[in-house]
Amino acid sequence: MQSALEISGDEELTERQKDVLNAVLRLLVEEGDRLTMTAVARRASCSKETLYKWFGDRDGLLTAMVQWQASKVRVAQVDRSRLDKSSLSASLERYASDWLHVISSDTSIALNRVAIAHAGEEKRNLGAIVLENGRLAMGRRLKPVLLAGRDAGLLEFDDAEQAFRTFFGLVARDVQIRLLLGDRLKPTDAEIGQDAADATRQFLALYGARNGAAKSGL
Amino acid sequence: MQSALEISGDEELTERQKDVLNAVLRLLVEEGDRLTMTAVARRASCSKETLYKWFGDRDGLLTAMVQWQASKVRVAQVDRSRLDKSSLSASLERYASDWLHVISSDTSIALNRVAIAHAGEEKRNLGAIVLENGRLAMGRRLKPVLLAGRDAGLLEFDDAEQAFRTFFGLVARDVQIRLLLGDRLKPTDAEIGQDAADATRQFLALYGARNGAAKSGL
DNA sequence: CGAGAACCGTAACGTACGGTACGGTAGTGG
DNA sequence: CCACTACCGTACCGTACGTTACGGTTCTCG
Repeated sequence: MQSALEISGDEELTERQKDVLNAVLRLLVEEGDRLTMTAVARRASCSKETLYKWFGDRDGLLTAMVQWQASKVRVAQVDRSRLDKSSLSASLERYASDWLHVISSDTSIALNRVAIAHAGEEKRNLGAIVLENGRLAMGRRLKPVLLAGRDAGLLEFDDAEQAFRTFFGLVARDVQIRLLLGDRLKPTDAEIGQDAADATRQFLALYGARNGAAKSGL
Repeated sequence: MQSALEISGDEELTERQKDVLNAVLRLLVEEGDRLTMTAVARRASCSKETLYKWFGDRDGLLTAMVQWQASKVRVAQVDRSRLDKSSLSASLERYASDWLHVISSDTSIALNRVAIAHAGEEKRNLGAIVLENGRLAMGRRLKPVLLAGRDAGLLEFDDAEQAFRTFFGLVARDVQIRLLLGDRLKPTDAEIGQDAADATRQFLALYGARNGAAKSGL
Protein backbone atom coordinates (compact mmCIF):
# COMPACT_ATOMS: atom_id res chain seq x y z
CA MET A 1 0.00 0.00 0.00
CA GLN A 2 1.11 3.47 -0.74
CA SER A 3 -0.12 6.94 -0.10
CA ALA A 4 -1.24 8.55 -3.31
CA LEU A 5 0.72 11.68 -2.56
CA GLU A 6 4.42 11.04 -2.52
CA ILE A 7 6.89 13.74 -3.21
CA SER A 8 10.35 12.53 -3.90
CA GLY A 9 9.82 10.00 -6.65
CA ASP A 10 11.39 6.60 -6.51
CA GLU A 11 10.99 5.83 -2.85
CA GLU A 12 8.78 2.94 -1.87
CA LEU A 13 7.91 1.86 -5.37
CA THR A 14 7.57 -1.90 -5.72
CA GLU A 15 8.80 -3.66 -8.83
CA ARG A 16 5.24 -4.20 -9.91
CA GLN A 17 4.52 -0.51 -9.56
CA LYS A 18 7.58 0.32 -11.63
CA ASP A 19 6.32 -2.08 -14.27
CA VAL A 20 3.07 -0.16 -14.34
CA LEU A 21 4.87 3.16 -14.64
CA ASN A 22 6.94 1.73 -17.44
CA ALA A 23 3.76 0.81 -19.24
CA VAL A 24 2.51 4.35 -18.72
CA LEU A 25 5.71 5.72 -20.20
CA ARG A 26 5.55 3.49 -23.24
CA LEU A 27 1.95 4.45 -23.80
CA LEU A 28 2.80 8.10 -23.39
CA VAL A 29 5.47 7.84 -26.06
CA GLU A 30 2.99 6.19 -28.39
CA GLU A 31 -0.14 8.19 -27.73
CA GLY A 32 0.87 11.33 -25.93
CA ASP A 33 -1.47 12.81 -23.41
CA ARG A 34 -4.43 11.00 -24.93
CA LEU A 35 -3.68 7.81 -23.05
CA THR A 36 -6.66 6.53 -21.07
CA MET A 37 -6.73 4.76 -17.75
CA THR A 38 -8.31 1.78 -19.44
CA ALA A 39 -5.44 1.58 -21.90
CA VAL A 40 -2.90 1.78 -19.08
CA ALA A 41 -4.64 -0.99 -17.18
CA ARG A 42 -4.73 -3.20 -20.24
CA ARG A 43 -1.11 -2.52 -21.18
CA ALA A 44 0.10 -3.13 -17.65
CA SER A 45 -2.21 -6.11 -17.14
CA CYS A 46 -3.59 -4.68 -13.98
CA SER A 47 -7.01 -3.53 -12.88
CA LYS A 48 -8.15 0.04 -12.88
CA GLU A 49 -9.01 -0.37 -9.24
CA THR A 50 -5.35 -1.03 -8.53
CA LEU A 51 -4.29 2.01 -10.50
CA TYR A 52 -6.57 4.20 -8.44
CA LYS A 53 -5.53 2.58 -5.19
CA TRP A 54 -1.85 3.10 -5.92
CA PHE A 55 -1.86 6.48 -7.61
CA GLY A 56 -5.05 8.21 -6.58
CA ASP A 57 -6.18 9.50 -9.93
CA ARG A 58 -5.02 10.03 -13.49
CA ASP A 59 -3.01 13.06 -12.55
CA GLY A 60 -1.35 11.18 -9.73
CA LEU A 61 -0.40 8.41 -12.11
CA LEU A 62 1.23 10.82 -14.53
CA THR A 63 2.92 12.66 -11.69
CA ALA A 64 4.30 9.46 -10.23
CA MET A 65 5.62 8.44 -13.61
CA VAL A 66 7.26 11.80 -14.24
CA GLN A 67 8.81 11.85 -10.76
CA TRP A 68 10.07 8.34 -11.18
CA GLN A 69 11.66 9.15 -14.52
CA ALA A 70 13.04 12.39 -13.13
CA SER A 71 14.71 10.49 -10.32
CA LYS A 72 16.58 8.47 -12.91
CA VAL A 73 18.22 11.39 -14.70
CA ARG A 74 21.87 11.04 -13.99
CA VAL A 75 24.65 12.52 -16.02
CA ALA A 76 28.22 11.41 -15.67
CA GLN A 77 29.96 13.03 -12.76
CA VAL A 78 33.38 14.41 -13.37
CA ASP A 79 36.27 14.03 -11.01
CA ARG A 80 37.45 17.52 -10.30
CA SER A 81 40.93 16.42 -9.35
CA ARG A 82 43.72 16.95 -11.84
CA LEU A 83 41.82 19.54 -13.83
CA ASP A 84 43.70 20.74 -16.84
CA LYS A 85 42.69 22.18 -20.14
CA SER A 86 42.11 18.88 -21.89
CA SER A 87 40.29 17.18 -19.03
CA LEU A 88 38.02 20.20 -18.63
CA SER A 89 37.29 20.18 -22.32
CA ALA A 90 36.58 16.46 -22.20
CA SER A 91 34.23 16.93 -19.25
CA LEU A 92 32.29 19.64 -21.00
CA GLU A 93 32.07 17.63 -24.15
CA ARG A 94 30.82 14.64 -22.22
CA TYR A 95 28.17 16.74 -20.57
CA ALA A 96 27.08 18.18 -23.88
CA SER A 97 26.86 14.77 -25.46
CA ASP A 98 24.89 13.28 -22.57
CA TRP A 99 22.50 16.18 -22.59
CA LEU A 100 21.90 16.01 -26.32
CA HIS A 101 21.23 12.29 -26.04
CA VAL A 102 18.71 12.92 -23.30
CA ILE A 103 16.74 15.65 -25.03
CA SER A 104 16.72 13.68 -28.28
CA SER A 105 15.25 10.57 -26.73
CA ASP A 106 11.66 9.58 -27.31
CA THR A 107 10.98 9.38 -23.61
CA SER A 108 12.32 12.84 -22.92
CA ILE A 109 10.23 14.28 -25.72
CA ALA A 110 7.09 12.57 -24.48
CA LEU A 111 7.78 13.59 -20.90
CA ASN A 112 8.44 17.20 -21.78
CA ARG A 113 5.34 17.32 -23.94
CA VAL A 114 3.04 16.15 -21.21
CA ALA A 115 4.80 18.39 -18.69
CA ILE A 116 4.36 21.41 -20.93
CA ALA A 117 0.74 20.57 -21.54
CA HIS A 118 0.17 20.48 -17.79
CA ALA A 119 2.46 23.38 -16.91
CA GLY A 120 1.05 26.13 -14.80
CA GLU A 121 -1.70 24.10 -13.24
CA GLU A 122 -2.35 24.66 -9.59
CA LYS A 123 -1.61 21.30 -8.02
CA ARG A 124 0.72 18.64 -9.33
CA ASN A 125 2.62 20.92 -11.66
CA LEU A 126 4.40 18.51 -13.95
CA GLY A 127 6.23 21.36 -15.62
CA ALA A 128 7.91 22.25 -12.36
CA ILE A 129 9.02 18.65 -11.80
CA VAL A 130 10.54 18.31 -15.24
CA LEU A 131 12.12 21.73 -15.05
CA GLU A 132 13.65 20.97 -11.68
CA ASN A 133 15.03 17.62 -12.73
CA GLY A 134 15.96 18.56 -16.26
CA ARG A 135 17.34 21.96 -17.02
CA LEU A 136 17.91 23.04 -13.42
CA ALA A 137 19.56 19.79 -12.35
CA MET A 138 21.93 20.12 -15.28
CA GLY A 139 22.89 23.56 -14.08
CA ARG A 140 23.55 22.37 -10.55
CA ARG A 141 25.74 19.55 -11.81
CA LEU A 142 27.77 21.56 -14.27
CA LYS A 143 28.30 24.66 -12.20
CA PRO A 144 30.90 23.09 -9.87
CA VAL A 145 32.87 22.05 -12.91
CA LEU A 146 32.80 25.58 -14.27
CA LEU A 147 33.85 26.99 -10.91
CA ALA A 148 36.65 24.47 -10.63
CA GLY A 149 37.75 25.47 -14.11
CA ARG A 150 37.83 29.09 -13.05
CA ASP A 151 39.73 28.25 -9.87
CA ALA A 152 42.25 26.40 -11.99
CA GLY A 153 42.66 29.48 -14.16
CA LEU A 154 41.18 27.79 -17.19
CA LEU A 155 37.97 29.76 -17.46
CA GLU A 156 37.05 33.39 -17.03
CA PHE A 157 33.58 34.55 -16.06
CA ASP A 158 31.86 36.57 -13.39
CA ASP A 159 28.60 34.68 -13.09
CA ALA A 160 28.59 30.90 -13.26
CA GLU A 161 24.88 30.88 -13.98
CA GLN A 162 25.31 33.11 -17.01
CA ALA A 163 28.21 31.03 -18.23
CA PHE A 164 26.18 27.88 -17.85
CA ARG A 165 23.25 29.34 -19.74
CA THR A 166 25.53 30.21 -22.61
CA PHE A 167 26.91 26.69 -22.62
CA PHE A 168 23.36 25.37 -22.56
CA GLY A 169 22.45 27.50 -25.56
CA LEU A 170 25.49 26.46 -27.54
CA VAL A 171 24.73 22.81 -26.88
CA ALA A 172 20.97 22.62 -27.23
CA ARG A 173 20.49 25.37 -29.81
CA ASP A 174 17.13 24.69 -31.50
CA VAL A 175 17.13 20.95 -31.02
CA GLN A 176 14.69 20.62 -28.16
CA ILE A 177 12.03 23.01 -29.38
CA ARG A 178 12.12 21.51 -32.84
CA LEU A 179 11.72 17.99 -31.52
CA LEU A 180 8.92 19.03 -29.20
CA LEU A 181 7.10 20.61 -32.12
CA GLY A 182 7.37 17.38 -34.04
CA ASP A 183 10.29 18.09 -36.33
CA ARG A 184 11.88 14.95 -37.67
CA LEU A 185 15.39 15.76 -36.56
CA LYS A 186 16.75 12.81 -34.59
CA PRO A 187 20.47 13.47 -34.67
CA THR A 188 22.67 10.41 -34.98
CA ASP A 189 25.29 9.56 -32.40
CA ALA A 190 27.95 10.84 -34.74
CA GLU A 191 26.15 14.15 -35.19
CA ILE A 192 25.68 14.50 -31.46
CA GLY A 193 29.36 13.87 -30.91
CA GLN A 194 30.22 16.49 -33.50
CA ASP A 195 27.77 19.00 -32.07
CA ALA A 196 29.05 18.41 -28.54
CA ALA A 197 32.61 18.97 -29.68
CA ASP A 198 31.65 22.12 -31.57
CA ALA A 199 29.71 23.52 -28.64
CA THR A 200 32.58 22.85 -26.28
CA ARG A 201 35.09 24.49 -28.59
CA GLN A 202 32.85 27.52 -28.97
CA PHE A 203 32.26 27.77 -25.24
CA LEU A 204 35.98 27.64 -24.56
CA ALA A 205 36.52 30.28 -27.21
CA LEU A 206 34.13 32.56 -25.36
CA TYR A 207 35.02 31.77 -21.76
CA GLY A 208 38.45 30.19 -21.86
CA ALA A 209 41.22 32.08 -20.15
CA ARG A 210 43.74 33.99 -22.34
CA ASN A 211 41.07 35.04 -24.74
CA GLY A 212 40.32 38.57 -23.69
CA ALA A 213 38.60 39.49 -26.93
CA ALA A 214 35.53 37.39 -26.25
CA LYS A 215 34.76 37.98 -22.63
CA SER A 216 31.10 37.89 -21.78
CA GLY A 217 29.37 41.16 -21.12
CA LEU A 218 28.40 40.16 -17.61
CA MET B 1 -19.31 31.80 -45.79
CA GLN B 2 -16.03 30.03 -45.63
CA SER B 3 -14.74 26.58 -46.28
CA ALA B 4 -13.62 24.99 -43.06
CA LEU B 5 -10.35 23.87 -44.56
CA GLU B 6 -8.16 26.79 -45.47
CA ILE B 7 -4.44 26.47 -45.67
CA SER B 8 -2.62 29.75 -45.75
CA GLY B 9 -3.97 31.51 -42.71
CA ASP B 10 -5.16 35.08 -42.89
CA GLU B 11 -6.88 35.01 -46.24
CA GLU B 12 -10.61 35.55 -46.34
CA LEU B 13 -11.06 36.13 -42.66
CA THR B 14 -13.69 38.72 -41.86
CA GLU B 15 -13.23 41.15 -39.02
CA ARG B 16 -15.83 39.28 -37.04
CA GLN B 17 -13.97 36.04 -37.54
CA LYS B 18 -10.75 37.67 -36.41
CA ASP B 19 -12.58 38.87 -33.32
CA VAL B 20 -13.56 35.29 -32.61
CA LEU B 21 -10.02 34.05 -33.09
CA ASN B 22 -8.81 36.78 -30.79
CA ALA B 23 -11.20 35.51 -28.16
CA VAL B 24 -9.85 32.02 -28.68
CA LEU B 25 -6.34 33.28 -28.21
CA ARG B 26 -7.17 35.13 -25.02
CA LEU B 27 -8.92 32.08 -23.68
CA LEU B 28 -5.99 29.91 -24.64
CA VAL B 29 -3.63 32.15 -22.70
CA GLU B 30 -5.89 31.93 -19.67
CA GLU B 31 -6.93 28.31 -19.74
CA GLY B 32 -4.57 26.50 -22.01
CA ASP B 33 -5.84 23.58 -24.01
CA ARG B 34 -8.73 23.11 -21.63
CA LEU B 35 -10.80 25.78 -23.33
CA THR B 36 -14.25 24.56 -24.33
CA MET B 37 -16.32 25.47 -27.33
CA THR B 38 -18.98 26.81 -24.98
CA ALA B 39 -16.45 29.12 -23.35
CA VAL B 40 -15.28 30.36 -26.73
CA ALA B 41 -18.82 31.06 -27.84
CA ARG B 42 -19.57 32.93 -24.66
CA ARG B 43 -16.34 34.93 -24.72
CA ALA B 44 -16.76 35.83 -28.37
CA SER B 45 -20.50 36.47 -28.00
CA CYS B 46 -21.30 34.18 -30.84
CA SER B 47 -23.23 30.98 -31.16
CA LYS B 48 -21.68 27.56 -31.22
CA GLU B 49 -23.48 26.95 -34.47
CA THR B 50 -21.51 29.78 -36.01
CA LEU B 51 -18.24 28.41 -34.69
CA TYR B 52 -18.93 25.08 -36.30
CA LYS B 53 -20.08 26.64 -39.54
CA TRP B 54 -16.95 28.75 -39.80
CA PHE B 55 -14.30 26.43 -38.51
CA GLY B 56 -15.65 22.91 -38.87
CA ASP B 57 -14.75 21.56 -35.47
CA ARG B 58 -12.68 22.28 -32.39
CA ASP B 59 -9.48 21.30 -34.10
CA GLY B 60 -10.27 23.49 -37.05
CA LEU B 61 -10.87 26.40 -34.73
CA LEU B 62 -7.51 25.97 -33.03
CA THR B 63 -5.80 25.45 -36.36
CA ALA B 64 -7.33 28.59 -37.82
CA MET B 65 -6.24 30.56 -34.79
CA VAL B 66 -2.69 29.24 -34.92
CA GLN B 67 -2.42 29.88 -38.66
CA TRP B 68 -3.79 33.35 -38.23
CA GLN B 69 -1.31 34.15 -35.49
CA ALA B 70 1.48 32.56 -37.48
CA SER B 71 0.68 34.78 -40.42
CA LYS B 72 1.28 37.79 -38.21
CA VAL B 73 4.82 36.92 -37.16
CA ARG B 74 6.97 39.56 -38.70
CA VAL B 75 10.38 40.57 -37.53
CA ALA B 76 12.01 43.76 -38.64
CA GLN B 77 13.62 43.46 -42.03
CA VAL B 78 17.08 44.84 -42.41
CA ASP B 79 18.24 46.84 -45.35
CA ARG B 80 21.24 45.00 -46.69
CA SER B 81 22.68 48.05 -48.35
CA ARG B 82 25.61 49.80 -46.67
CA LEU B 83 26.51 46.81 -44.55
CA ASP B 84 29.37 47.50 -42.22
CA LYS B 85 30.44 46.09 -38.91
CA SER B 86 28.25 48.31 -36.78
CA SER B 87 25.13 48.01 -38.94
CA LEU B 88 25.48 44.23 -39.05
CA SER B 89 25.87 44.13 -35.31
CA ALA B 90 22.84 46.36 -34.89
CA SER B 91 20.80 44.15 -37.20
CA LEU B 92 21.70 41.01 -35.31
CA GLU B 93 20.98 42.65 -32.00
CA ARG B 94 17.63 43.84 -33.28
CA TYR B 95 16.79 40.33 -34.42
CA ALA B 96 17.81 38.87 -31.10
CA SER B 97 15.76 41.38 -29.19
CA ASP B 98 12.67 40.85 -31.35
CA TRP B 99 12.97 37.11 -31.03
CA LEU B 100 13.34 37.21 -27.27
CA HIS B 101 10.31 39.44 -27.03
CA VAL B 102 8.30 37.01 -29.12
CA ILE B 103 9.20 33.87 -27.22
CA SER B 104 8.66 35.61 -23.89
CA SER B 105 5.15 36.76 -24.73
CA ASP B 106 2.13 35.11 -23.18
CA THR B 107 0.62 34.45 -26.57
CA SER B 108 3.72 32.74 -27.90
CA ILE B 109 3.91 30.56 -24.82
CA ALA B 110 0.25 29.58 -25.08
CA LEU B 111 0.54 28.95 -28.80
CA ASN B 112 3.64 26.81 -28.46
CA ARG B 113 2.09 24.87 -25.63
CA VAL B 114 -0.97 23.91 -27.60
CA ALA B 115 1.13 23.21 -30.67
CA ILE B 116 3.41 20.92 -28.69
CA ALA B 117 0.46 19.16 -27.12
CA HIS B 118 -0.92 18.49 -30.60
CA ALA B 119 2.40 17.81 -32.30
CA GLY B 120 2.76 14.64 -34.29
CA GLU B 121 -0.92 14.15 -34.93
CA GLU B 122 -1.88 12.95 -38.36
CA LYS B 123 -4.04 15.75 -39.69
CA ARG B 124 -3.88 19.38 -38.71
CA ASN B 125 -0.44 19.19 -37.15
CA LEU B 126 -0.24 22.38 -35.15
CA GLY B 127 3.38 21.68 -34.27
CA ALA B 128 4.35 21.84 -37.92
CA ILE B 129 2.56 25.15 -38.38
CA VAL B 130 4.24 26.78 -35.41
CA LEU B 131 7.61 25.32 -36.32
CA GLU B 132 7.33 26.56 -39.86
CA ASN B 133 6.30 30.06 -38.87
CA GLY B 134 8.45 30.33 -35.78
CA ARG B 135 11.91 28.87 -35.73
CA LEU B 136 12.13 28.10 -39.44
CA ALA B 137 10.80 31.48 -40.55
CA MET B 138 13.41 33.12 -38.33
CA GLY B 139 16.10 31.13 -40.08
CA ARG B 140 14.90 32.11 -43.52
CA ARG B 141 14.84 35.77 -42.58
CA LEU B 142 18.21 35.91 -40.89
CA LYS B 143 20.17 33.79 -43.33
CA PRO B 144 20.34 36.46 -46.05
CA VAL B 145 21.75 38.85 -43.49
CA LEU B 146 24.43 36.37 -42.51
CA LEU B 147 25.29 35.71 -46.14
CA ALA B 148 25.47 39.41 -46.85
CA GLY B 149 27.75 39.76 -43.85
CA ARG B 150 29.98 37.07 -45.25
CA ASP B 151 29.99 38.65 -48.70
CA ALA B 152 31.00 41.91 -47.10
CA GLY B 153 33.89 40.15 -45.40
CA LEU B 154 32.46 40.70 -41.94
CA LEU B 155 31.61 37.10 -41.09
CA GLU B 156 33.32 33.79 -41.63
CA PHE B 157 31.45 30.49 -41.81
CA ASP B 158 30.97 27.60 -44.16
CA ASP B 159 27.34 26.75 -43.51
CA ALA B 160 24.84 29.54 -42.95
CA GLU B 161 22.39 27.12 -41.35
CA GLN B 162 24.95 26.06 -38.74
CA ALA B 163 25.88 29.67 -38.08
CA PHE B 164 22.23 30.58 -37.65
CA ARG B 165 21.64 27.71 -35.25
CA THR B 166 24.54 28.90 -33.12
CA PHE B 167 23.13 32.40 -33.11
CA PHE B 168 19.75 30.98 -32.17
CA GLY B 169 21.30 29.09 -29.27
CA LEU B 170 23.19 32.10 -28.00
CA VAL B 171 20.03 34.20 -28.09
CA ALA B 172 17.38 31.83 -26.80
CA ARG B 173 19.55 29.73 -24.48
CA ASP B 174 17.17 28.12 -21.96
CA VAL B 175 14.52 30.83 -22.05
CA GLN B 176 11.89 29.15 -24.19
CA ILE B 177 11.96 25.73 -22.59
CA ARG B 178 11.86 27.23 -19.13
CA LEU B 179 8.89 29.41 -19.97
CA LEU B 180 7.06 26.53 -21.62
CA LEU B 181 7.57 24.44 -18.51
CA GLY B 182 6.06 27.17 -16.41
CA ASP B 183 9.13 28.85 -14.99
CA ARG B 184 8.44 32.36 -13.79
CA LEU B 185 11.17 34.02 -15.78
CA LYS B 186 9.65 36.88 -17.74
CA PRO B 187 12.70 38.93 -18.63
CA THR B 188 12.22 42.66 -18.57
CA ASP B 189 12.83 44.80 -21.62
CA ALA B 190 16.13 45.87 -20.13
CA GLU B 191 17.22 42.30 -19.58
CA ILE B 192 16.21 41.35 -23.09
CA GLY B 193 18.22 44.23 -24.47
CA GLN B 194 21.22 43.17 -22.44
CA ASP B 195 20.87 39.54 -23.46
CA ALA B 196 20.47 40.47 -27.11
CA ALA B 197 23.61 42.58 -26.94
CA ASP B 198 25.54 39.82 -25.18
CA ALA B 199 24.40 37.19 -27.68
CA THR B 200 25.35 39.39 -30.59
CA ARG B 201 28.77 40.10 -29.15
CA GLN B 202 29.35 36.43 -28.52
CA PHE B 203 28.20 35.49 -31.98
CA LEU B 204 30.53 38.01 -33.55
CA ALA B 205 33.35 36.72 -31.38
CA LEU B 206 32.76 33.25 -32.81
CA TYR B 207 31.95 34.06 -36.41
CA GLY B 208 33.31 37.55 -37.01
CA ALA B 209 36.10 37.86 -39.50
CA ARG B 210 39.70 38.33 -38.20
CA ASN B 211 39.09 35.94 -35.38
CA GLY B 212 40.58 32.74 -36.64
CA ALA B 213 40.75 31.14 -33.23
CA ALA B 214 37.02 30.64 -32.94
CA LYS B 215 35.99 29.31 -36.30
CA SER B 216 33.16 26.86 -36.22
CA GLY B 217 33.96 23.22 -36.64
CA LEU B 218 31.83 22.82 -39.73
C1' DC C 1 -43.57 44.40 -46.47
C1' DG C 2 -42.16 39.49 -47.14
C1' DA C 3 -38.53 35.98 -47.92
C1' DG C 4 -34.45 34.50 -46.79
C1' DA C 5 -29.80 34.62 -45.00
C1' DA C 6 -26.83 35.18 -41.11
C1' DC C 7 -26.38 34.90 -36.60
C1' DC C 8 -27.28 34.61 -31.32
C1' DG C 9 -28.57 32.00 -27.29
C1' DT C 10 -29.72 27.84 -25.40
C1' DA C 11 -31.47 23.40 -25.01
C1' DA C 12 -30.68 18.78 -26.24
C1' DC C 13 -27.98 14.62 -27.84
C1' DG C 14 -24.26 11.18 -27.80
C1' DT C 15 -20.28 9.46 -26.16
C1' DA C 16 -15.73 8.92 -24.44
C1' DC C 17 -13.52 8.47 -20.40
C1' DG C 18 -12.48 9.21 -15.39
C1' DG C 19 -13.74 6.97 -11.52
C1' DT C 20 -16.25 3.10 -8.68
C1' DA C 21 -18.29 -1.39 -7.55
C1' DC C 22 -18.21 -6.10 -7.56
C1' DG C 23 -17.40 -10.89 -8.42
C1' DG C 24 -13.61 -14.19 -8.84
C1' DT C 25 -8.87 -16.05 -7.88
C1' DA C 26 -4.43 -16.70 -5.73
C1' DG C 27 -1.69 -16.43 -1.82
C1' DT C 28 -0.89 -16.13 3.28
C1' DG C 29 -1.45 -16.81 8.03
C1' DG C 30 -3.66 -19.06 11.79
C1' DC D 1 -10.54 -25.02 6.44
C1' DC D 2 -11.53 -20.18 7.19
C1' DA D 3 -10.63 -15.40 7.18
C1' DC D 4 -8.19 -11.91 5.06
C1' DT D 5 -5.57 -9.37 1.76
C1' DA D 6 -4.19 -8.10 -2.71
C1' DC D 7 -5.16 -8.19 -7.02
C1' DC D 8 -7.43 -8.99 -11.92
C1' DG D 9 -11.12 -8.30 -15.13
C1' DT D 10 -15.16 -6.15 -16.28
C1' DA D 11 -19.43 -4.10 -15.87
C1' DC D 12 -21.24 0.04 -14.45
C1' DC D 13 -22.04 5.09 -13.23
C1' DG D 14 -21.75 10.14 -13.79
C1' DT D 15 -20.45 13.86 -16.25
C1' DA D 16 -18.07 17.03 -19.10
C1' DC D 17 -17.86 18.46 -23.46
C1' DG D 18 -18.01 18.16 -28.59
C1' DT D 19 -21.55 18.49 -31.71
C1' DT D 20 -26.27 19.30 -33.43
C1' DA D 21 -30.92 21.30 -33.50
C1' DC D 22 -34.02 24.93 -33.04
C1' DG D 23 -36.49 29.12 -31.85
C1' DG D 24 -35.90 34.08 -32.08
C1' DT D 25 -33.77 38.49 -33.77
C1' DT D 26 -31.56 41.49 -37.02
C1' DC D 27 -30.27 42.63 -41.52
C1' DT D 28 -30.40 42.65 -46.58
C1' DC D 29 -32.58 42.61 -50.82
C1' DG D 30 -36.31 42.75 -53.96
